Amino acid sequence: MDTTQRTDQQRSADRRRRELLEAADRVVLRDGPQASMNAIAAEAGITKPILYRHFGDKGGLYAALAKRHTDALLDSLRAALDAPADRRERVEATLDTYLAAIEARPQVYRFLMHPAEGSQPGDQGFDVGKHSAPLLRRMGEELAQVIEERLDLGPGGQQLARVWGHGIVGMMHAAGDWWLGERPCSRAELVRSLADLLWGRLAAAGDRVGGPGF
Amino acid sequence: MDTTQRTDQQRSADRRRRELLEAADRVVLRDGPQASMNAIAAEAGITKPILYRHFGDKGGLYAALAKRHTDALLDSLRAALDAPADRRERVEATLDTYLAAIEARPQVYRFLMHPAEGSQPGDQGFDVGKHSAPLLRRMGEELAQVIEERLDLGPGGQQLARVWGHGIVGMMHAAGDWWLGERPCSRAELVRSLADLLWGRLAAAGDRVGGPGF
DNA sequence: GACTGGTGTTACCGCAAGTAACATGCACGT
DNA sequence: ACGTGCATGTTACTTGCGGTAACACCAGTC
Repeated sequence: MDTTQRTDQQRSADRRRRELLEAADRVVLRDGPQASMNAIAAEAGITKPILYRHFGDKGGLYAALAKRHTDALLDSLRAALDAPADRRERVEATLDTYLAAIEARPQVYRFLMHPAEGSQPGDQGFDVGKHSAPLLRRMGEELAQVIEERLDLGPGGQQLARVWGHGIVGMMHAAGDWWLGERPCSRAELVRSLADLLWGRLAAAGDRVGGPGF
Repeated sequence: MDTTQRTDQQRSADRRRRELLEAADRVVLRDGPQASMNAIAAEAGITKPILYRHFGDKGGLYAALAKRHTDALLDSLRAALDAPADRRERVEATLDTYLAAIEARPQVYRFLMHPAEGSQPGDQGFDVGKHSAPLLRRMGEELAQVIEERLDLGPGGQQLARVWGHGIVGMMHAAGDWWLGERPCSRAELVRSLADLLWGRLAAAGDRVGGPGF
């Protein structure tokens, strides 16, 4: 009855939506995570209510915007994870891919790492947990899956893989965040140091003379 | 001339300040990180401007409040880190201390993990980097110091220790955050899994049959 | 008794999220 | 041609929060 018509409408709506997202992207890239809805609307050449019609609320826009970048980043990470090389090289390539991404577009990265800060006024029940950005969670889950698929971890391996997935992602994130702020070394050195950590150098290191050891 | 007087005033001011912080603490514990200045003032039985006189702005209150809890947590962590046991046990004790803390008071923990979200209106230059909560940074720095003091890491050891400090803290944080939300296992299991990761089991694990390995 | 300094108040500003109500253009069925 | 839907767009508003100005009270001091 109206399939073609609705398809037309939906297509135009989708196009509009993508345009709005690109405008939002530009603003976020310029203003960081505190980009206001007004600013985004202005950048898109329209006014606020249209944004709200398309995305519901700021969280919706955030989610849509985040999904784009998160998907893109995850694709890059998957590529690094699937490269034909030995395990250590793949780990280093994955770390380097992530760090290169946050280095290239720190504003976007900063935006992604913030959850929906101001919850709704009526939000009485606070969700305990779930403080992390969705990006971190998704990366953790994906990495966990890769680990579990490819490594033989014995009994309880699935759970171990999930812990490791989230743990490694958190390590990568925190180290990258700190590195981005202080730039204490080159990216390659950072990658090497983190891989060394994952490779057990912490456990293998000798005690310092006179000290009790760590 | 006015030393005693000023001391008196300062003492009373400090007492007020502590009372206000305790009130703020209660509100944060109840409402989470989005506790409003109004709510805190109401809980303290006063009105907003007094809070602003004592703490400058919301960031100041946040910082003061965060410092209390951060100091307390860091004390616990130092104690675990200094326990008379071997390295592995100390690492596990430290992880467990942190996880127990966030498990016991998730609201406070959530509050601590959020940086000053809404920057000032006039804040044009966004600080790239420095997205992490001060708590994470401080834990990372302290752990780095402990590692560097106690472990013999050879040349470049100081930098390596800093990377590891922040990396390990990030691992702990992200895994803890995820665990707090999903509760997929007991705290002890989580601690063991993370320690295993740090102990190089990722590098040592065998490839899965038929797979390319990780 | 006037002066000072800290504590407290009410009433306001500015800004951003989110909403209502109204206007406009375009495809349809009759 | 013409009203009917419907998406798109607007202006103008409400609400709530961070932050501030201006005024009131109440010690102790010269």
